[in-house]
Amino acid sequence: MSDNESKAKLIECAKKEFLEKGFAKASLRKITSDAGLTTGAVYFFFRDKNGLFGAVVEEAIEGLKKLLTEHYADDMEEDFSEYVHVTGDHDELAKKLVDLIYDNYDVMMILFDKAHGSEYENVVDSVIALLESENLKTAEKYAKAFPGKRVNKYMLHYLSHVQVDAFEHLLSHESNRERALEHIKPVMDMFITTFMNYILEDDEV
Amino acid sequence: MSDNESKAKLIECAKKEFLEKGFAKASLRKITSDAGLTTGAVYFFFRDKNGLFGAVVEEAIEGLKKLLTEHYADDMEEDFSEYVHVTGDHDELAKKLVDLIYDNYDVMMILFDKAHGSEYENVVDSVIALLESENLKTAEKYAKAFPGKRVNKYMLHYLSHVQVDAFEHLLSHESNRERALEHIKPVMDMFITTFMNYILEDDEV
Amino acid sequence: MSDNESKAKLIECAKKEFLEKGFAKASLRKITSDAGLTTGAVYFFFRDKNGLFGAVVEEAIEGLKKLLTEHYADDMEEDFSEYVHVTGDHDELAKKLVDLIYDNYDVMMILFDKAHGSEYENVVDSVIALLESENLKTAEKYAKAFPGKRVNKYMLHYLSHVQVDAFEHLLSHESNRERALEHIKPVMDMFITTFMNYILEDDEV
Amino acid sequence: MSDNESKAKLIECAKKEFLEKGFAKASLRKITSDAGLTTGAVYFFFRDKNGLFGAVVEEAIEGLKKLLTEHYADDMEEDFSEYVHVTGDHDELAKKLVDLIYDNYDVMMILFDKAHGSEYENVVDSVIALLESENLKTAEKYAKAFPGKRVNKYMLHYLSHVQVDAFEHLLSHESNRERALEHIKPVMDMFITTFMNYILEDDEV
DNA sequence: TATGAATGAGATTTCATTCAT
DNA sequence: CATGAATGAAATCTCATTCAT
Repeated sequence: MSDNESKAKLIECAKKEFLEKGFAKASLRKITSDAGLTTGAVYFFFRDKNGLFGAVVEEAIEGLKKLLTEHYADDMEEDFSEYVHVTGDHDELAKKLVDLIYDNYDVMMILFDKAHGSEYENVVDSVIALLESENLKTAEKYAKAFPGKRVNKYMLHYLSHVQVDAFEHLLSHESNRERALEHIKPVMDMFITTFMNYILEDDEV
Repeated sequence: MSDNESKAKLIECAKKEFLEKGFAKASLRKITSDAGLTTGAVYFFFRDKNGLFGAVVEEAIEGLKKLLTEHYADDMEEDFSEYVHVTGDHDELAKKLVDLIYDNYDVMMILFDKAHGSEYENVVDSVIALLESENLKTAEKYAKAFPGKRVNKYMLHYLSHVQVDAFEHLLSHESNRERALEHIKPVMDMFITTFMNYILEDDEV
Repeated sequence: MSDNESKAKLIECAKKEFLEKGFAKASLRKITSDAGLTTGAVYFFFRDKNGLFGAVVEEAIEGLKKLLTEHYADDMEEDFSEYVHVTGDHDELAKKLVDLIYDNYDVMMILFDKAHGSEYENVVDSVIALLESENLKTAEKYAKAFPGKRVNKYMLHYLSHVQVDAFEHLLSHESNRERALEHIKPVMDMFITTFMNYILEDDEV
Repeated sequence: MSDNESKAKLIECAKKEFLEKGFAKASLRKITSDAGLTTGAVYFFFRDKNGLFGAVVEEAIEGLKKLLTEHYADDMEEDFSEYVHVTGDHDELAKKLVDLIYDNYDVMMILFDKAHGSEYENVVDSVIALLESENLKTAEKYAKAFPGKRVNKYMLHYLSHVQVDAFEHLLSHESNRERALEHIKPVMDMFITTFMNYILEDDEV
């Protein structure tokens, strides 16, 4: 069997098993025997169970991080004074994210809910953190227009969390990409409206 | 050692272990030896590992379900025509829920995040389902006032989910009950506003 | 099977296997199946492979350390000015040691040569160190009688090493306890003579 | 890469690994990857793991055996009647041995302590045996001068053992060749004296 | 002159569970 | 009321070795 064939088959079978059982409960025996190989093969092609998980998951993570960092890098050069603009931005991001996520449907499902015990169990948290830091920038610019108000840090974190949850929820409840896009638009809209209305609190002790 | 003493100690130590490791990774050996007993004791007092988990968790679940069903039973007798009333209702429910949840802090943490692999891994989903069915009733009453509109089922499910997530997030980010109550109020407010604004969609194909 | 029976059989079979293969290469599978049990039994009765090794070995180590510390504690109260006395002392110690060692023949063989990889791999070194520190005391008293001389530290360590090697050699070349005692006496005598003649060096830089 | 280059690198990396982990625990993967090759290469250049070990070790063994056999061959033609001569002889041998051993420091360390499990695990024993047979010749000549005395075979073996141990001890406790030579001289002197004093026993049953 | 793929047998360890007492 | 002994199945991982290319 050629290099790519076995390795690819291993990754494919691993994806299936991780999706079904989660990282911790996934069985290397099952994965390798499904692939027509023996457990040792995993240790030839990958470092170990975590290495295999990485092979399943890494490309999609890179894609996601690249999309987000590039998006927010562009943002920095834009003008945030207009509400409408921000909305458009989010719509565009939403589409890109839905595309990315549905292009990597299984992997994203795994990352959202099946990575417990692996070296990647905090990926979702790190995405939330990334979003939170970007949302903080926006919120602080926004706060300048409202003297006597300041950013509500709990709400900031919660809303960033909700933003990510929205995609997790989308993924696990709507397998169709087109319908997903229809669903996510009002949710993003809702998020922005809510952000505007609730991100600031009175500036008191 | 009397019946109750050993049983109670077992439940107490199990709670600690489940919270730390989650159901699947929790070790009965650890639990029983922490309790000054041996593994066999679990099988005397309970059915098996799942039975022990149930003993840790069941009372709080009952409390939660009772609170919710009673709350919604009361609701049914009330008049939903006024927005303000609904808001007050939710504030009251929020307080009751925060109290219940923080009275059972550890167990709720376990149910939210550590039940994977147990027979109770879908408890949170069933709570969401309960909420969703109640929210549907409200939404349908609300829809009657807007001809040409119908309930957006995806949004209904999503918002019910968010409602539950809000408490999960609260629990894992705010250990202080008073601050928790302060945090949850704007969130509930936000939920209702969002519900009003986004739960209906145009009645077309 | 009663407690002691299985545990004792496990220890007995482990002793045989460790003696044959050494700690690292010894197979728990072999040990347990020889004992008519399964590998899990080791983990019930002992902590792990090292724990099993400890159970095989610990008693003899304690005996050895006790013998040595008690012997040297007695020494401290005695008068070291006479050569002959010291010799007698060593003869007596030699006999006690031979007895102890031949009472625990297999275990001592294991400790001397088969403990590599275990938590006890340095036991022999620690015995040498104990001896060295006692020999140093003797050597320094001895040095006082020879102005311009000092203790040769390399020789001190080497001779302490040789002292222990003597017993290791004895054990692996003479299985008969009586003949062993006959062999060890001239060796001990030789050790003392050599000690007297070579432990001091000229006190120069 | 040319034949010799790869082969030499393999031997070099193997030396390092054997020294660190010992034969049994040494990993061919580690060795070959350190050498920039793959495991298969070992089986191309050498028979197997033991063959590789041999390549690391054989030259030094040959050197040692050659040195010893040549030394003792010369001896045979000399006159042993004078004590002083013998001493000088040993001093000269000591220097040659120290040179040889420190020229092959790593390999000798491996042979002394890391060959367990390999086909060469008895090399040290065979050196001892060689020495013992030579010492026996000397001892028997010596015995002729003392009617009623005979060679103490146990002592003969033990002293031959000690002779080799001396070099092992030297190697592992003194990395500096010059200091090593200083240390070994009194030890060799001690050995000869001891030999003279203890190699004979009374000729009775 | 090597590589790269893969095996297969082994290792230790963990664990829920059972059951006679 | 609970123990203590033991199982059996599974887990991950390591490794020397083979062999077609």
